[in-house]
Amino acid sequence: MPNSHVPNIPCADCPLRRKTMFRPLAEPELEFVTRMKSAHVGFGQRENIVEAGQVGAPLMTLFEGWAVRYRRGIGGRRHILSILLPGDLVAAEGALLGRVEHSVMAITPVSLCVLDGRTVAQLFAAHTELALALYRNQLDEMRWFDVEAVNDCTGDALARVAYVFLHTFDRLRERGLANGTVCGFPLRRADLADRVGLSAMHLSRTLATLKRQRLATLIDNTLYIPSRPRLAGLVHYPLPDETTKRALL
Amino acid sequence: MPNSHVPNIPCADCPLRRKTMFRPLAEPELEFVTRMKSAHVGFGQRENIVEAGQVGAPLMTLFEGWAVRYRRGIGGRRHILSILLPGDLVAAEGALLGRVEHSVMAITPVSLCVLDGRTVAQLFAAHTELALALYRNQLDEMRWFDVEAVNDCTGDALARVAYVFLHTFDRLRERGLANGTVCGFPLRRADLADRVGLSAMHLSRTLATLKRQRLATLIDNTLYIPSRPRLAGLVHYPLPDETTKRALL
DNA sequence: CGGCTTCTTGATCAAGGTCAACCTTTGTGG
DNA sequence: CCACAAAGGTTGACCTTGATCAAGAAGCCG
Repeated sequence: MPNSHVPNIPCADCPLRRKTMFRPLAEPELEFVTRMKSAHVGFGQRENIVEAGQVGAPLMTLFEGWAVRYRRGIGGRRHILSILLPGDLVAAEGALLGRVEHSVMAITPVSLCVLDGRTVAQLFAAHTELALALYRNQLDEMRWFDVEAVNDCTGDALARVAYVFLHTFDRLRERGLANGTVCGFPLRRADLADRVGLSAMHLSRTLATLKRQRLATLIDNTLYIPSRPRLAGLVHYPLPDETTKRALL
Repeated sequence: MPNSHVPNIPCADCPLRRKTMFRPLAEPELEFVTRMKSAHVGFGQRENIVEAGQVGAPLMTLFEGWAVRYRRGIGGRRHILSILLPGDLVAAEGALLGRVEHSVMAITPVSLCVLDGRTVAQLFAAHTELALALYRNQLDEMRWFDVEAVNDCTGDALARVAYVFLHTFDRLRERGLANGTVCGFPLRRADLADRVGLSAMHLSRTLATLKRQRLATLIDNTLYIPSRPRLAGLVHYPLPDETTKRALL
């Protein structure tokens, strides 16, 4: 269950906003977003933040920690659709389409900013630039889904794992959470398996291969990528787009 | 090469807009969209409408015919990301992120409305409701990508093909292009194979199985689905959402 | 009637799934 | 402090699904 006893940081002082990867907010935008924010909640490791099928799911921004977005598929098997990192919008689907069709689970302990989803329409009316940035976010995310689909359908197990490693590493680096060739990676083997669509056993073998070839090592919740270019050689991976900044609510 | 000799239908008389699946435009919105539209172009079967990597790709709406959105993956293999049907926005990525990373090819002869991509920002400023509807479109599309990823990762060849058949059939029905248990399906075997990520040979076998079990028959560019519920039993498929209407530019 | 391309079918092969045993760690109670 | 249990992770043996290769059918033009 959510734990609300978390210091409520005012949006103006939000350390996330300092990161250069996020589009800076104009003064009136910041004021609007501050009023939009209604609470700051925490969840423990492995707790569910959003439940699939929920109707009035609150709109949230992940503030700290890792989470995963997943659905149950054929035979009840879980598939992890994406990894959520600080700054990611959670359950936009719920606020705008009325219903979330996926679940979200905390991988590490997390905290999130709760936003009033009903004000999104007002946001679009009053802050056009920000609305446009949100739309761009969505298009950009779609593009990454494209890349993933291509790798899943034209590549093998190595390519799948390499894609998730690279994409996650890059996203962490943008957020200042990766250092040189190293980053945290708190997903368990079973989680990563469900993320890439492999069995846990075969994932284990694939990780062994990556380690043996010195392409990537996952040990003790830490990911080592000695040579990013070599790892990227396994997979169809676009040059990162440094120009488009992400909108942060 | 594009053929511009196509009758230019004024947006107000556009037969697509009549369909109940599309959100009706308010008078000022319609006026804006009409001004946005700069041309109406046609492409022949198998012609490329958009080329991956293109920088100034025009924003378009598919008016008539079928097209596919694809990328080349590992080993140059083509992967078809989605099937485009009348009313779908083409190359929004190009207009808003500056560059399209996918290609689009006409499956049948097609015609498209060309829109001035630079006016999207004005659209967001002047027509908030329409902008919000576009954002919803995007979220909805993402949701279908989720469903597909789940089927691809937790299901087998039958599930993959069943998903594409069902989703395409439903989209055609919304547009009044499917009749009872039958719809057109002009993709070749090789196209469908690239769409579902199977080899053409194995796809052939999978289609034979579907036909044998009277779940779906694809013959002569026509798809027969004798019992939609039975076909849907193969796959993780959500109840269609009748409430959210699609925005049409 | 060839000479295309598309589609199907059969035989073989490999990537990855499944089952089971085993090896760690971590945690718990005596 | 140790014994034991439980959960996560690895490894090996075997099997299934779908890829690959190769040969035919079946259209569809010229």
